[in-house]
Amino acid sequence: MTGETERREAAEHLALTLVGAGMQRMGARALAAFLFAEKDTLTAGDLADELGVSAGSVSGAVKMVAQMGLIERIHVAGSRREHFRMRANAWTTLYSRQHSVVDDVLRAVEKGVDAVGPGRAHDRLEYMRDFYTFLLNEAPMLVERFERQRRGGPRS
Amino acid sequence: MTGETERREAAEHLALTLVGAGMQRMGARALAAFLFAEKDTLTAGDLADELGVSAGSVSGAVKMVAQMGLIERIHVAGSRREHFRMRANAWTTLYSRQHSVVDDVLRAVEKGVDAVGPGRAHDRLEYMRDFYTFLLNEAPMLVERFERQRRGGPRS
DNA sequence: CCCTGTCTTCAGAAATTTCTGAACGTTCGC
DNA sequence: GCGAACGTTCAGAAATTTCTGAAGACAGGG
Repeated sequence: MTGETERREAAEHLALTLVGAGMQRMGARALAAFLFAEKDTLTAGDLADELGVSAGSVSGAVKMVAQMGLIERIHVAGSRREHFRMRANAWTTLYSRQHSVVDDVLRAVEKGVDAVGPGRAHDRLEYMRDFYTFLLNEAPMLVERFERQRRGGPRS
Repeated sequence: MTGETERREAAEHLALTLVGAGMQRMGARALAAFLFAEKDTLTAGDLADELGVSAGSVSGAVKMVAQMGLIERIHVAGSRREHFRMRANAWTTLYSRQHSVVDDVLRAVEKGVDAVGPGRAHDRLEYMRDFYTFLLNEAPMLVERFERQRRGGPRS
């Protein structure tokens, strides 16, 4: 149940799904490559081989994914190659990141609340503001709860 | 503090932010138009005027936003025009919808867990699966909590 | 029934995003 | 230092998304 082909298909499928969730295509493919790799670290060359793309594309993808905090650069002394490793907290980071987008929306909404006088629009905007404020408060607690729960009782 | 220009600017800015959050441009602009409108319902013509775009664009945008469950069609008897109204629970709906994307990701991950044998990749995939499973379970509770809290004590 | 106003669809234009390949830097081994 | 291996950047090509305008469908009034 571990044909190389099947593994790659699963990786590509996950990458495509992440694209559907809003990630850039190449970044998603790179991330999936890390996720599905048996090795702990990959070089840019490994990625180019695995994904079948140019060095330039790999460079761009890695830059983005690293900037998102999902992978980290590992400088190996005495090697010209630069290694990358997926960070342990990549998924919670990704989730938090989505909530920085929520924060942007919230700011825009607050601007809207200030811009309109009393009326229906004002009420709608306040409701939206309250919901997004709520989300923004709760999200970190969610993540924390997951981590505690996982440490505490990783049964099943 | 309610110049018409200022109102439109705020609406456009919010629309742009929603685009940054992954929404289609025209859909976001339409949604913002509803949010900022003083009227309770808008017709396609109203939207075309407000946004300065063609009827075709409005049709496409409205179709998408309606399909997302954010607005609803109101058929007015004895009128050729079709009215639309923003649904009260639009924001919680939008949030839940984002979590259907999470569900897609989860499925893809599970496929991955099945596709790889024991090893690092398998461990990583399991971790990811657990986190997304957790999120998917918690999200509905979050929304429910917000709604209860708002009903219960809408102070401040 | 036809006419008119309204909405939808769709082919193609325009804009935007994404990828590549080649030129340029950088760093290590010698 | 020099040469070779890697990595990065960037202009342009390719692919994708988005918008428009025109043609057609549909409903109601006359």
